[in-house]
Amino acid sequence: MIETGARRRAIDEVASELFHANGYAATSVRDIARALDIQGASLYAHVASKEDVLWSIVDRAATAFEASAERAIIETPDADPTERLAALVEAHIETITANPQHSSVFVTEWRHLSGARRTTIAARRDAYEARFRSTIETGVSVGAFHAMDPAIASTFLLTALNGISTWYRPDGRLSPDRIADHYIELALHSLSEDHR
Amino acid sequence: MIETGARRRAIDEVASELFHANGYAATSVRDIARALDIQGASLYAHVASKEDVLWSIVDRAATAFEASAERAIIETPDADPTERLAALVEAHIETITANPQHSSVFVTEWRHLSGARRTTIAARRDAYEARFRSTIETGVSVGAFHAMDPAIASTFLLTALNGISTWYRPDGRLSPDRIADHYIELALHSLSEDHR
DNA sequence: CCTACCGATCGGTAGG
DNA sequence: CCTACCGATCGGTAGG
Repeated sequence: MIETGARRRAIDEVASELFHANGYAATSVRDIARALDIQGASLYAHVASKEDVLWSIVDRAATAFEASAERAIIETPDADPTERLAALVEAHIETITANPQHSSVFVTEWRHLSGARRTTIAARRDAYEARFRSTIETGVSVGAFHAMDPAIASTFLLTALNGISTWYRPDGRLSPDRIADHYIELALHSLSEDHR
Repeated sequence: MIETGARRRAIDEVASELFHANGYAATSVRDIARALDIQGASLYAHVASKEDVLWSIVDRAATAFEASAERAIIETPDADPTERLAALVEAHIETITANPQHSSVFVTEWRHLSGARRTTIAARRDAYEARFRSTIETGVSVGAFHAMDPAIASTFLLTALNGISTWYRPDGRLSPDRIADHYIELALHSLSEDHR
């Protein structure tokens, strides 16, 4: 049974901020507790372990990425590869900017998970990347994108996109929409056979 | 006085492998010592602190990136923006693949430095990125690259390039040269006004 | 480079 | 959610 009370959610919020700022390993259980104005040991009334906190953040972020990619695909049912890729890039950036802390923890701290959790997340990341890769493959085969290695191209693209979670600030120069505009243009240019 | 003996270099080598694999904060001084078959306390015959080990790795990696970019620029004295950017991308990828452990520690663990060291590295990273950014700016102004935000474009590009340090394996499918070929093509396509 | 040791802090438990 | 506490481990020092 996963606790879902307000306090449990607050733990994820402050923990994701601390993990984002300093990393999972450099954040102690007492750091999290202090941010909530409770004792370190009191945290264990809500969670079974420090790793459980990481897991709930990573699992939730993974679900957010999956759901928004799913939505993007459903909402563009007969899109060509160019439109489909633009929709995936836009969805990815929306997810990141909607919650950069959760996203950056998902992107950079999941390796601190152990055992089955780590394996599961690795598989879900692969499946997520496969959506980008197969869209690129299709685009290459129909001549919308130039000849390239789709695995390399999707890695190139996704690492650039994920980088946003590390530098994005809500009070920064560019709004999420403007960032998405620029990144979609760069992404499509990088792949397209012959633009305009 | 910085010690530069063989043992000191061996410390950096095993430490960069461990920091690369598990992160700085999750690596203990005794982990490093164990990999060298010595006692934890014996490490302090060679280094003054754990952070000094991180610093020497990060400082050396930063110098390697700076030197290879410098070399790329000197070797292409009258390059146009497209050629200059290709040279910078190639140099960056060469530096990463020549030593992915050092590079990934530089890219992902520098935030664990404290005080002046952290400030210095942040400034050196900014100066390094400025080379990419100003090359892009020039390219836009002479019409070689399409209209874009050069700051966003250089961030897009450098995060994609730095990502290589996290996934590259010497025994992987693609050689450093092939990776560089693909990335240069993707990078130039993403920026160019009108290719071929 | 070793043994012996330091105080501080770690994640976590017991019992209320 | 608290107090009190656990063994393990942390980075680091002293003295050889």
